[in-house]
Amino acid sequence: MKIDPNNPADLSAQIAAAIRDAIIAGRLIVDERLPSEAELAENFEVSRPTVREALKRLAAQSLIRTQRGAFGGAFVNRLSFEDAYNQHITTSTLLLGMNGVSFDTACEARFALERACAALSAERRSADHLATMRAEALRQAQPGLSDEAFCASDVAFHRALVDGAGNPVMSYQLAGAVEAMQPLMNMITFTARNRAEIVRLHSGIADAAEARDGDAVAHILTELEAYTKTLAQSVFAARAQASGTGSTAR
Amino acid sequence: MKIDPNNPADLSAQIAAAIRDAIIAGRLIVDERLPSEAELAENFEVSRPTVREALKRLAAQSLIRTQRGAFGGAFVNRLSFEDAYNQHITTSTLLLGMNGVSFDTACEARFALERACAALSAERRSADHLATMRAEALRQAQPGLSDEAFCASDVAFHRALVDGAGNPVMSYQLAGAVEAMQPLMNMITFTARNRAEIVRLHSGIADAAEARDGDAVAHILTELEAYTKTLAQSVFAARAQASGTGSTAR
DNA sequence: AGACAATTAAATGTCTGACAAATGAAAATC
DNA sequence: GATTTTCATTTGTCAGACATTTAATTGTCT
Repeated sequence: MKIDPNNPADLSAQIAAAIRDAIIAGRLIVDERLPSEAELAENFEVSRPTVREALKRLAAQSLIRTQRGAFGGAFVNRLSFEDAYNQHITTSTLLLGMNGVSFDTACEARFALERACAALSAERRSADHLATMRAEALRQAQPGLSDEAFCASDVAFHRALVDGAGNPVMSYQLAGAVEAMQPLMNMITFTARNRAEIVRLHSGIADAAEARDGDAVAHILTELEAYTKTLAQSVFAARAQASGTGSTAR
Repeated sequence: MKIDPNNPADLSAQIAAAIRDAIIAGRLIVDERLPSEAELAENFEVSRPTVREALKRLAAQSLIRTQRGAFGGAFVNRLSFEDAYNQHITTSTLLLGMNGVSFDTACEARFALERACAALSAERRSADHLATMRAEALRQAQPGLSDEAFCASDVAFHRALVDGAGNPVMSYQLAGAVEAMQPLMNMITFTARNRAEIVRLHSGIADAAEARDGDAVAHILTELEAYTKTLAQSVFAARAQASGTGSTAR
């Protein structure tokens, strides 16, 4: 494993890339211990701070974990679903927030992907998933709920639906689509009337899931998508009228 | 922006988290320059190497970019779709590779999500997307093609299909599902007979896309999913028989 | 012999100080 | 006015040192 000292890129970036490639290619396996920082420094012919910067880069991607003390060191990390979820959500949220993605585009993607889970979830959902959906729909109907709490409950509801498909890979992929919508959803102020309609649709989804009717779930999701878009449009229109310039939703 | 020196976590991790939160919350906006490393070190009351480790963590997630020289420094990075793609693919690939995800589970998720694009892609695909699909199907029919090249072309075909939906958010989400399958697909040796069937299905998808028939696209994707699973099953069965122990596919 | 406490070696975490290299602005020169 | 030179600023890298953590080892007592 060598690096090119004449490469204009940072040495620490090159070292991180070399180790990352080794992990992806399977040359370094899970829980395997990397050489100590001092040894790595010697092998790559760089100083220890440079090696440390490289290791921190890998740690930021959850590719390695470090342990202090004797027999400690850097170990190849088994990327857990939870770590992957969190990374995916962070990346998705920033991607939507920084690139002027329109509400409609994000919304379309999110519901299209969620409909992909509908049939599987209706077929396989456990009593537990159904109970969670019911509980969240109930919570959403309570009057005192803040907008943030309403949105959080919305996410929990849809997450239960997605998890009902019993496919962790799908849950992982959907996490980014569903959770990254939350900042956009939080921009909407929900009236009691809005909430009632959403709760109605959520209850419909729960009913369909209880009846194991995937088509019905998908159909109501389409309704929910349309309603969400309408809602957002009216909110943004009102906001644009209030302040002549500078709409934040493109 | 403060950190807790008594926290058992690394100082560099805390500093990175503090800056990351500021970016996500919008307190630091795109292209804004962070204070210099020396200033950050003073503000957080740590040494410069510690600050540097924190910045490298953020750079690894493409949250910042650094520039050397006068008026250089660390700048909040606009997370591009391309950067997000690549991160997502890396994470997805490792997640599948390290967690003993079964071929069937990954396959199911991938095709379910891809079917979610079918209707939109059939409706909106440009002539360009269609041409790419045709070209890749044609390439896949050529005899001399290696298994790796065949798989790469397969990815290109499906990518064109997904991109046809004209929703960059969806393309981003699907990138992880489609591309992360490649290492698993590469484990399969494709016979001429296998390839012919896949090319037939791909051509069918292109035909349906040309006719703007989303249902047909979705239907053929389901066929392709079933065929892929059958294929994988027979390959793994043969492998298990060849060597009594240690199947790599769970 | 077994349980508990002290020692110790190995490793990461952090700091200090320094120099190299890049870079754009400002000053000097033509 | 255009070009070159100078220069201050900032990141990239290095060397060496010390602090802290941790688990294996050793020592001690019952």
